[in-house]
Amino acid sequence: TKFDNLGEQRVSLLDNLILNTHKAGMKDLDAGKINEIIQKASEGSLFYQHKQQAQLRLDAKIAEMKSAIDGFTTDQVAAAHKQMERQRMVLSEERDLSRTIVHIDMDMFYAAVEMRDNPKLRDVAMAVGSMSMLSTSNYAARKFGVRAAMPGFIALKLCPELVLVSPNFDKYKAVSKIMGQVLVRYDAHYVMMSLDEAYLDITEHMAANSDAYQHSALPGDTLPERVVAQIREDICQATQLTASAGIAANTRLAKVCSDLNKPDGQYYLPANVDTIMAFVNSLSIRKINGIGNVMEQQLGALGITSCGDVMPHIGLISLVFSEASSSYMLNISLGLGCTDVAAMGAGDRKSMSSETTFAGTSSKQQLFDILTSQCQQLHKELLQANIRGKLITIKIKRVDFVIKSRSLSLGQSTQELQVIVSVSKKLLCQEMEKYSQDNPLTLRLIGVRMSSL
DNA sequence: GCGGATCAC
DNA sequence: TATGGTGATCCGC
Repeated sequence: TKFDNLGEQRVSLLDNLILNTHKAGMKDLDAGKINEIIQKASEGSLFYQHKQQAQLRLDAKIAEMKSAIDGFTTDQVAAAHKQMERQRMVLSEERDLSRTIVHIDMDMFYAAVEMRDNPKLRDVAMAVGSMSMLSTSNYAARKFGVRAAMPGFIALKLCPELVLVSPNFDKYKAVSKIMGQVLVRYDAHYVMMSLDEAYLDITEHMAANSDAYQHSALPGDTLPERVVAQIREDICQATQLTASAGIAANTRLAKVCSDLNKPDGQYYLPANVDTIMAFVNSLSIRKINGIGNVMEQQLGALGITSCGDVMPHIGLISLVFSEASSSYMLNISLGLGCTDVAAMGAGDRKSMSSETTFAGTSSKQQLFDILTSQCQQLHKELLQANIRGKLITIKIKRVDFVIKSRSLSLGQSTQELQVIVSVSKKLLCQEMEKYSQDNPLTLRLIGVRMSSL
């Protein structure tokens, strides 16, 4: 509309004004500017409306939580606090500082691979993904606020010269495999958490090879630092890509540390209780794996933003959250984490699924076709992995972004296409029946999952 | 056991 | 024009 165009015009004038105040060559946007552009591109969309609804529900939940807190007596809180203090003592005494755990994280992985293989991409702002969704971006693009998990069309508003590259997963898998070939030399039980992240335990490697690192020219004053510098060097030699690393006494801390000197850097947190506690106390809880946007807001409402804030509030936490969550928070506040890398990769798969997003439609025929094709995809992968399952679940996302799932448990496990298709169709039909011709079920995503494998 | 929510990557 | 796909876990009911 005309108004929209005027809006765009205004933004771009303001934009130039801000740019002119910067030094020549400085084109990056400030946070407020970035938010304004994202806001403008989002507001009014069904996606944004759904997100706002979710935020309202969360706000209500937090308000409820606060009023529950007002209902607790100081005696109740004090008693809960004492109880948690006892658990803390037990956990604290079990602390294991004997292992040296490393978390390796490739820098802007997909983007780095594309830049490596195409020199034209090296000096420009670029991102890997599509107009709908970005997987990652390079640092030139990040200056403009272009980030992973951002839709490409919004990224282009932030950075009009952004180059979008489609992902080449086969290539990334090949690089990941090479990365594994390096890591296995340092720990035969290393575990890949994704294509670009891995944990390893270098305790044994250090014990067996300490002499070899004694006079090495590698950077780093300590043995762990030298070993990890060597690992990153090996990865760089093998892949032409840089990696960052964290070194600590457990996986939780190693993961946090790998983020501190990114890109192409490493951080060593010595295995010493005082050092660890000082580190953890000033650490933002949001940096901890498992604390996301929602938990951050809930904890924020209790006045908790750093891991050091946890213990003083642990009584309240135990009264407000589940036992599992309270125990988890206790572990976080102590800087405890998994010290058995091999155990992290040990578990069997628990589900397999296939889902896809498409232009919203309420045509039964179209929806059935999409569902059938997802069933075929799932069936194919079940065959490949030689897996059967008893529980079939369909997942649907309406055009208003509301997600629902419906499942049916079978008498016996199966991998047959016929069964998967008929069951999932039945589940979808049952859902369609809840809607009228006037207001039909209109979807933007359909998925099928097999579990109870 | 089911469905919704949350989280990581 | 346009906001992903896969897998895991937890919680309330």
